[in-house]
Amino acid sequence: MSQINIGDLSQLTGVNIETIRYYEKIALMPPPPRTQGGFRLYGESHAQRLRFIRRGRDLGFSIESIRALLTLAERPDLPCGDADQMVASHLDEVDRKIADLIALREELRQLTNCRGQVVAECRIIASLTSPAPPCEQREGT
Amino acid sequence: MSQINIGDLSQLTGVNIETIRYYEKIALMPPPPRTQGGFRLYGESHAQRLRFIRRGRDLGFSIESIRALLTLAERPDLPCGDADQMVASHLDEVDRKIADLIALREELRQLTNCRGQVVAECRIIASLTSPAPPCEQREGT
DNA sequence: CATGGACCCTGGAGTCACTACAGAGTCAAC
DNA sequence: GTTGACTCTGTAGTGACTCCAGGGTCCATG
Repeated sequence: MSQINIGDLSQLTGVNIETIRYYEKIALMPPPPRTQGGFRLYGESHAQRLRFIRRGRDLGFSIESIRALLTLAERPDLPCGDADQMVASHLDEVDRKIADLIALREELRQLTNCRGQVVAECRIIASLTSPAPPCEQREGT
Repeated sequence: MSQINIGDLSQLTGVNIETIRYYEKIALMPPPPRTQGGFRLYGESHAQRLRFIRRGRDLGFSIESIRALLTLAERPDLPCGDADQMVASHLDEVDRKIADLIALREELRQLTNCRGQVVAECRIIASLTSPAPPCEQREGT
């Protein structure tokens, strides 16, 4: 049944060996059978599960979300509203992060091309010292 | 000279008390003088430095970057190319993160409104099981 | 059959930037 | 002097890994 060891599984799935062992430790992956010498032996079902986890992580889901999704995936008879909900709320979070980062980018852009020569007249340092209005006025405190 | 204790400094700067003590532990903030009973006493310079740190963190700089920026800020005679460089490379990083998140958002959007009724026909679960092409074809591996 | 080298094992510590907690002490108002 | 809000130290926990030391296993060669 094409048993492979942890190194091959790592290659196959793109998940670090240490990470695979970590997933086993936190019971996200089931403990596989072992050789007499104690080497882990994985089969196709392990590879599938690990790819599921990997894909979930790539999509930015937390370990606990993935745990929940895995539980769902194992019960094909259940309604999938839960999964839908999780994706929706994760999407909201991603939306928020993007908005935050775009605002941040604007602030950083206004700091680039500091035209001072030395720190004393440096816009960056000044702006860190107090969150100065960059070009147009902002409302005062 | 308006010495304040850690709670007031926290209020003034919006930095958590525990975080202020943490910054002292990692030598990002200097150890302040104390009362006879051992309470920390802060002055205006501490508040300024802490605001600098806070602002840097808000802008997404790492502690170590802030440490470097603080060192720079203390040497007003030095050229500020270093600060410029740090902002530029941080900006690159933020750009990359935004691009990543936008790609992620697209993937998540295609998962929402799963039209299956149960997990067995759920698009979300299917897509986690294999990174299926959503609508148009993708290049195969 | 011995050996060498690639692979694997465990347990623990380190990462980043905090946050939470226990158990004790201090300060200021009443 | 008593109350209660505040502060102190030191330690451990968070998430999701990553790295390491010190040892053991596997198997293709000679």
